[in-house]
Amino acid sequence: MNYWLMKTEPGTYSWDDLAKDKKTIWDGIRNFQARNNMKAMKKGDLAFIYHSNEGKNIVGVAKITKEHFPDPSATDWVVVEISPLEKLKKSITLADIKACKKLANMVLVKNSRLSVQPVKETEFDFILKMSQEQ
DNA sequence: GCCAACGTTGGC
DNA sequence: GCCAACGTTGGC
Repeated sequence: MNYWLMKTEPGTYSWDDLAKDKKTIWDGIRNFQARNNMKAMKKGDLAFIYHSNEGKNIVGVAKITKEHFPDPSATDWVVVEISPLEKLKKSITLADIKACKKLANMVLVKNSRLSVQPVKETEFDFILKMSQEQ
């Protein structure tokens, strides 16, 4: 099982939109590294949903429900299908992550522009734990 | 709104 | 194949 983080601008498509839709096609990715990461996703993998620009926080966990297939509106690019799994009790902000030494090596910190990125299991678990604290 | 960091494009 | 110029992302 692998873990991921996918960014979205809440003004365009937010966690709430995903929760309402029940499932969605993650399209519009036009970056080779991000595309490669989507191609590496397996059904059942989990992904944090991160709000960029507004919020700058991880708000929920989604599940990969369909592995990559060609983007119907763009040849050479791919999409995956995801469904919302759970909303974090407490969202974890970028500042929270930067303030935590254990998370200092996250791609989110090191390569802030990558829109689909891998997350280590230890990082994933740690963030989940943080989100359950009050 | 600014700008640093990064990716892509295209001239040579 | 290098690198300057340009466009985009996203934190601040």
